[in-house]
Amino acid sequence: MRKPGEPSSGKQSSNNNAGVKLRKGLWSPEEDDKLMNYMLTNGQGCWSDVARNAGLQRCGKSCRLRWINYLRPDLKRGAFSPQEEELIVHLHSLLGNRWSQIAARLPGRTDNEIKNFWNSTIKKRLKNSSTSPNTSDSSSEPIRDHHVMVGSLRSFQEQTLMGMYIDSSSGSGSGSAPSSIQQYSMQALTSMINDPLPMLHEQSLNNVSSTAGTGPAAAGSYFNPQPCMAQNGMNNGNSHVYYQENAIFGASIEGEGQIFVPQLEDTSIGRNPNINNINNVDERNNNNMINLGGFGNYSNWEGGDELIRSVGDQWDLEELMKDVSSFPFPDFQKNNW
DNA sequence: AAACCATCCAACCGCCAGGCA
DNA sequence: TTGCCTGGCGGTTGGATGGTT
Repeated sequence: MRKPGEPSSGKQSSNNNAGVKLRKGLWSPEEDDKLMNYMLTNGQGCWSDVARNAGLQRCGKSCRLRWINYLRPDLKRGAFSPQEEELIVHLHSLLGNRWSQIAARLPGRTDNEIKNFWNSTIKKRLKNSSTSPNTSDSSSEPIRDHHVMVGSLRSFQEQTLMGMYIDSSSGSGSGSAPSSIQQYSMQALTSMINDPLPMLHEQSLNNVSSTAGTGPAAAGSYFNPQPCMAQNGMNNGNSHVYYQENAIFGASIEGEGQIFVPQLEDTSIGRNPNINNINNVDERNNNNMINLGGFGNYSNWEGGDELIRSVGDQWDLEELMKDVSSFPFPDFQKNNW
């Protein structure tokens, strides 16, 4: 571990405007106290000002990082719970290495923490499992370790767009996959893109191991078959996606479910910690309820590639995914993980 | 007890985007 | 329009720590 005040490399940065040598390396308790006291008293301003006014010989960037990753009062300490772990795996399967987006949905956790956790624990697990026999072809073998399975799922575009089909006309679940992009309405796809994160519902979190059926217990934690949108969801009647859980989790459960999309934690830092404005809900996204289903065996669905190409031609999915930060995240803080 | 090894995780680095003059 | 500054993000580093030999 780096020693307090020592540079991590040969380079020693200097203050850009005062000519004062800036400290690097681990933070001392005294520095922590200064920063903590300043932030609690004044809240966040310009981080450069924070560093200066708090009497810290640190760059603003360093102060920001220290506050976010260590000093912030609402940080949760300790090991990740199995539920959190599942959530991370699931979100990573959707978002990739967008750690800040993932962290925004894990109250009290930082992107750095999640990133470290992923790189140490989960990645290792995935690696170990990928080298074992019978797991090389995820599309042909039932996957027993849902962590491995979810983590090895394809990108958001593939797993979400390829795996979904949308009945945009009736709002009821027909069962056949579309043959072309024409069967996807713009509205439905937009809803899906605006709201691509099926999330753990509190109830399903508490029932991870009690999922009825023959599939892995984790199946129920991601796709709770019970309606769970009542508290915040409104079916707009236009966007319905149906899922077949066995395609995702190796379970035999099949049905129509509703996806719960938690509200994002407001990760804006530096505001006065006494001010709680965490529950910023984007009303627009609350109006998008997607029934997930018919993920089906998308590896055999020839329309999938066409869909991806078509969507890619029309919309910049990466651009749209930037809006992930506005996803709703209701009652998430109530979960006492 | 000592050496070695693997893992963890705090912190840094570089890049990028947005705001502003 | 351009350049600078700042905040934010993801990738990476390397010292500390704990386990094993």
